[in-house]
Amino acid sequence: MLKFHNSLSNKLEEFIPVEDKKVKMYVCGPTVYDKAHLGHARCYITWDVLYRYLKFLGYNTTYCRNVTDVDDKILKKADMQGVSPEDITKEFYASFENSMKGLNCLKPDVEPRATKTIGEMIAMVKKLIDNGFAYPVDGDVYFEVEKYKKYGQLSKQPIDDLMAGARVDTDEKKKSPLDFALWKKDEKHGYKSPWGLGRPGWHIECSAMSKKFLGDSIDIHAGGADLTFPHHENELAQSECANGCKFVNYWLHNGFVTINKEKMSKSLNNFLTIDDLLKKYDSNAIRFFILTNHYRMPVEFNDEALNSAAAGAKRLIGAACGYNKTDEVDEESVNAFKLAMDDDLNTSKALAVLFAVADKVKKASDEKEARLYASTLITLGEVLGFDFSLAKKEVCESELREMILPLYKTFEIDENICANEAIEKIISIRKAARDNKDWAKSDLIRDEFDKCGILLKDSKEGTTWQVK
RNA sequence: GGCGGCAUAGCCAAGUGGUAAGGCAGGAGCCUGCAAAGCUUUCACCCCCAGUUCGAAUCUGGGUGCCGCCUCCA
Repeated sequence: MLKFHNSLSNKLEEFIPVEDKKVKMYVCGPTVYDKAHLGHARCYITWDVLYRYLKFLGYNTTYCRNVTDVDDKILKKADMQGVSPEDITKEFYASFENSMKGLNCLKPDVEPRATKTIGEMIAMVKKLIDNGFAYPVDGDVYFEVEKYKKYGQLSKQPIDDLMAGARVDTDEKKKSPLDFALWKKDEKHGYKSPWGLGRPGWHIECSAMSKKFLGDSIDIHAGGADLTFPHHENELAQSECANGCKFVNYWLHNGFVTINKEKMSKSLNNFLTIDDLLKKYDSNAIRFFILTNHYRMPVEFNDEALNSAAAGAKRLIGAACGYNKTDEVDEESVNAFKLAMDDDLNTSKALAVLFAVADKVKKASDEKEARLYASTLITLGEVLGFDFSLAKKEVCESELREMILPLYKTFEIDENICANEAIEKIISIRKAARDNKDWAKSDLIRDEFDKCGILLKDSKEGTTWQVK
């Protein structure tokens, strides 16, 4: 039985979708004004795994992840650099997409852009005014928190406490300091609206995009724990007051990545970008690192942890090397995997199941059995988003040739011979040396390969090689 | 101040009442000319104190330490 920890009830709940076998999930996407970092990686890997798992279970899943491309930070950056907001969002959306691809995250079914959903946002704000939950002032429109008695239900913040703790707001236009902007006056970058030129508040963007692409009531709304308040609290208030029905059944929140025990974030300027990490580690290593922890727990980043994850991932993925995915899987392993994942996505336990399967591949009594377990390993590993093609680390001819170019000269190999053959040829030269017990020469050749990024593996059956 | 979370081996981490999954590193061994890779094997009584119980890492109370949210943030 699939269960999730619902932030709304703060309890583990059985997952029952609104429509049988159909799931609508929404994840708060990036504000595209800067490069994505490891914290984002954690969030999007976590929900990518949820998406993959729901599909694996046979749910017809619609995954919607927005792109926030109207925002103060974007405008500020654009103004500072003297370029248009579109220049900024175009650059960083491309960068984000690239990072997601690098992490082997599946593309969501829908990736709406805030700028393309302005009409729906205006309609929603209008509706909130009509329903008596919002009021316009001087080109702005605010949501009146007092009017919605359940406000604070998600973040578990009693309204009175919020009120008491609220900062003294210099904005005299608001009726209460807790009221938040649905629409902000903006004569420079604004859009036409019934209240004059302006732009939407951040919260209404998600409410409107979720409504437009998934409907008034959805199954899952997920995001980083820092979005719980005020973002999700406000979305919840707006959507329920505008639509008059339950907005989200399951609210899921992932924990943070910390570095030196502090939350990794742009404002603390202690972040590592996904791009930079991918230069040093492959996507499997990063995923393994993220997935060894339960998604709601904090993850402390350090190089040792990531190196250890890289070693683990390499061994796990490597166990399926040389095998393919088939339709046949070991049901017992699949059930153990499901048992782990059903329990609020216990990926740590799921990884232990994968290691057990990897072990069975090695200990299989015959080829057929090995194939079955390897196929199981790949099937389940892919549910966690591992990329098994990385096990072989295949490089194309031209790339390989480029790598071993120095060896052609050293060993006087004919330039017309392809890289694979050239390698085999050099290995046979080495074998001859080894047969003659010329260990110095043998070791020299091994070192030459090593310098070119090629690892030689000696065994009883002979010498094989692989790209490091 | 309000709200929420965490504390398990050298490191990462699962486990929420029945005697500690898994990964990394380390040790030992196999293999090897030597290595590397691979394989086999080994490695903890769970922050402290008190309580409940036949039995607690797991429940209750009290400490101590750490983190997050309450402002933009995944």
